[in-house]
Amino acid sequence: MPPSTAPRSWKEKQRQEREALILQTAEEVFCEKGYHETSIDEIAARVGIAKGTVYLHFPSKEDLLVALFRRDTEQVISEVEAIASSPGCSAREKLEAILHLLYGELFKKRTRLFYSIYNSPEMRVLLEKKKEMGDHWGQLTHCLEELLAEGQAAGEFDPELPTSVMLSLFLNLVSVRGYERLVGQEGLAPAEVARYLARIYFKGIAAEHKPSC
Amino acid sequence: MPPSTAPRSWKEKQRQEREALILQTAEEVFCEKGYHETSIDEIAARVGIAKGTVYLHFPSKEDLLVALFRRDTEQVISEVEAIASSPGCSAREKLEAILHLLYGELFKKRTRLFYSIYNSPEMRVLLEKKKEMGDHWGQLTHCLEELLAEGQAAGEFDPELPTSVMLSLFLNLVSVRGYERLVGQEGLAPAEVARYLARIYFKGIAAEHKPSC
Amino acid sequence: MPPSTAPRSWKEKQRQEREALILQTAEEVFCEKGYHETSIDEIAARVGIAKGTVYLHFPSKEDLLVALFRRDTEQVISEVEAIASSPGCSAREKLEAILHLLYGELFKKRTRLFYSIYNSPEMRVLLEKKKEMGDHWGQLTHCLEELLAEGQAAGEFDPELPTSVMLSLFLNLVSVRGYERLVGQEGLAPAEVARYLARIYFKGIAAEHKPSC
Amino acid sequence: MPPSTAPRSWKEKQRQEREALILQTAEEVFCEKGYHETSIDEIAARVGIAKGTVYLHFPSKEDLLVALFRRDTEQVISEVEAIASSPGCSAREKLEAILHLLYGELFKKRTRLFYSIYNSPEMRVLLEKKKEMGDHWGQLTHCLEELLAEGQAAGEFDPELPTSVMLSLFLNLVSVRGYERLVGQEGLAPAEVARYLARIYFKGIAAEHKPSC
DNA sequence: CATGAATGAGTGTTCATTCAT
DNA sequence: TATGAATGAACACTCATTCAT
Repeated sequence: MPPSTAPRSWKEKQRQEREALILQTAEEVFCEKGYHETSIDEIAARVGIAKGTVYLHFPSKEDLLVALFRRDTEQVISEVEAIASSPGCSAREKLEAILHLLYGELFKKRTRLFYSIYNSPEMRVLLEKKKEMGDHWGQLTHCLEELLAEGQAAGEFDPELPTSVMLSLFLNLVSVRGYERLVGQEGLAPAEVARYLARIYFKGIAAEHKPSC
Repeated sequence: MPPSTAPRSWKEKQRQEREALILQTAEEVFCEKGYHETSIDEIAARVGIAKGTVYLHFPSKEDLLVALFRRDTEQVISEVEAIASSPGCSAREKLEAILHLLYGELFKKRTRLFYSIYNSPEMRVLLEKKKEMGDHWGQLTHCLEELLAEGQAAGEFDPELPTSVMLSLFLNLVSVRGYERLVGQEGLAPAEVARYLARIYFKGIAAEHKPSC
Repeated sequence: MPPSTAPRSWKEKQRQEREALILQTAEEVFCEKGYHETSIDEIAARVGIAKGTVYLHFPSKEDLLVALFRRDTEQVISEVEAIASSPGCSAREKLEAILHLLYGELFKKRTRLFYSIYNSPEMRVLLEKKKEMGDHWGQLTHCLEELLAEGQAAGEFDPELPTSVMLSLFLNLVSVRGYERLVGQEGLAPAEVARYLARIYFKGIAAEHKPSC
Repeated sequence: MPPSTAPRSWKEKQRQEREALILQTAEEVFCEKGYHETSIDEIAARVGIAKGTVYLHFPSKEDLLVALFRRDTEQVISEVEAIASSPGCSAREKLEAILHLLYGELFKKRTRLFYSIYNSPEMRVLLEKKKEMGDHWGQLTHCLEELLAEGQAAGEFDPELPTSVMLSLFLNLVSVRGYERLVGQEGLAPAEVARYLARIYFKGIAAEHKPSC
């Protein structure tokens, strides 16, 4: 019975749970209404806490967004890197797995805001202040770029295509708009959509004359 | 000599020119700073008119955005429809022309905000209030969808791919993020990027054994 | 009938009157409640305008205080310098006139806040941000110091006393606390108090054995 | 061996020491930053206790200030009264001793805030709520006033001067502003300044033709 | 008793919108 | 019609105070 660690860890646990709850709620409201249309008051109200409590966890609304971005990016990056470093798979297989990851269950939950951020000039302004966010994102794109280059080197992908173009298009395979249209309105399954997109994309970037033949 | 129409039409012309100028300026500022970070004051100042004058043309900031959206959509739609109805071209050729249109010069000027709008939850909220905007956009997508279906029917495109998926990806070929990265940072020419994207896309959606062999 | 200058000057006049009114009111409330206990809301309410209107004239609460300080300091300085440069008077006569000025009618109106500012650590913090304010004050003290030195040189004042000590005490002859006690509570006339203070002060700093005798 | 009083008195001692420490610290911070710019958090942090603990000793921030005021006033009053009742000294000698007391070491530590309080409207508002404080101060001024009257009666001081004016000026000999300027910036020794001030003051209020004549 | 997380009223500031001139 | 001063609702953020642990 450690009298000092137990309470501390309990308090700490409480604290972290609350922080996660704030983040989760903030993400929901940000996604629903957008960053500027969301007030700290509303986030607090939805969590069921007082406004001031939010500020015990995040020093400003902006930092709340940054924390959210970090949480999601780290989550995604670690999963993506796990896939990227899995042995015995071709670059294409890895990228396809990543696409499914991004488009699949995860998407619904964590990447909506995340994608919106980079597409919106609203956010660019904010992001320029917080260099770290750009760095995180850079980590992800760097990882993808290497896979693409690897695939080109291995003769899987068309070597004439600039890697940056392939990367850009790969990132655009996933989009909030597309998701909502295809999954939300048309009723397609995320995995199905991902499969189609992969099919088009990888066929599109495939090397001209596959090895033999 | 209609003493009332002549001056009225001159006044009217002045009025329309001013309105166009406001729209143009608003678009620039919105693109630079985002909708919420832009104040009516700044738009008016850049145009060189008083804040109140903006309200003589647009009843609210929101309506200014809607008008902007309409202007751009109509512009794009008319150009796209012109291409779509040009005779003697295959669906692929038409779509490729449209892609170049979207990615080319036009993009820099008119479609930045426009694309951001649909990717950002910030804007979705605003736009849901104005049903008409969805209609405009629907007109465009419908037009593209028909071209894609036409291509499938003609055996140009893989008939197994859902048209909606092809459409979604086609729309995603163009993105602000991608444009900035490839054209702005990497220094590629817009037309070059568009060519690469078209190459990947159309190869990706091509029918399996085209000619018959 | 100048159609362009008249309206401008009228507007401008309105504006300046309003600004003066805000300053006046702010001074009253600051004096009554102190800087921190005063809200912009209250100032606006007392003036009878909306809160936002205050911000059309002063960019922040702090700047409102600075403007107030400037207004009063400039007023005082110009009057003090007028006295200091009046010909044919001894240093003592000039300083005595200044003392009467500070203690007299002016005091009631303009210098209350002003004196409080320098005595309060609350304000020191603010003042450090706005160097200009210190400069203004320095102008005043410099002027007084010269008069004191002049008096010493002329054999009017005890040359053994450090000028800085004489200056410091001269400034302390006037005090909010003293004013309130003597004039407010005891019912003495300001001019009478000033006369007594001058009598004590100038006798206290007088040169030991005046010339002859 | 009273098992309840002994630990209680020990606890009580602890408690009082802590209370004194809080007061001391509060005074320092109040002097540095001013009352409003100081947060309970900072005081607690400097003492090394939790914020809530401060509230076990003082029911509010305001009461903390009042307690501080009381502590300092009582301290000063007791010392001043000790001087005032010391036998065999003239009124002037006593007042001179008091002046040195106020200006000397003590000043640096205990009277800064104390003087600011009466000069600042910020504080007047607060202190008017606590009548007792005025009483304390009244005790001190009463004591000084008696010494001045005593000196007048003894023929030391000019009998034509209103005692209240002499009192007011005596209180103003000491000032935060003056102290900082003369001791802090000019580098004069506090005792030296006090000597100069005494010299001026007592010469200024001296009876016309003292001993002989 | 001591703690410090939680509270929520209060405040400075912004800015879309209105309207008298 | 064009103006821009005036408005006031909205919001981020602070901090004295409370209270469950």
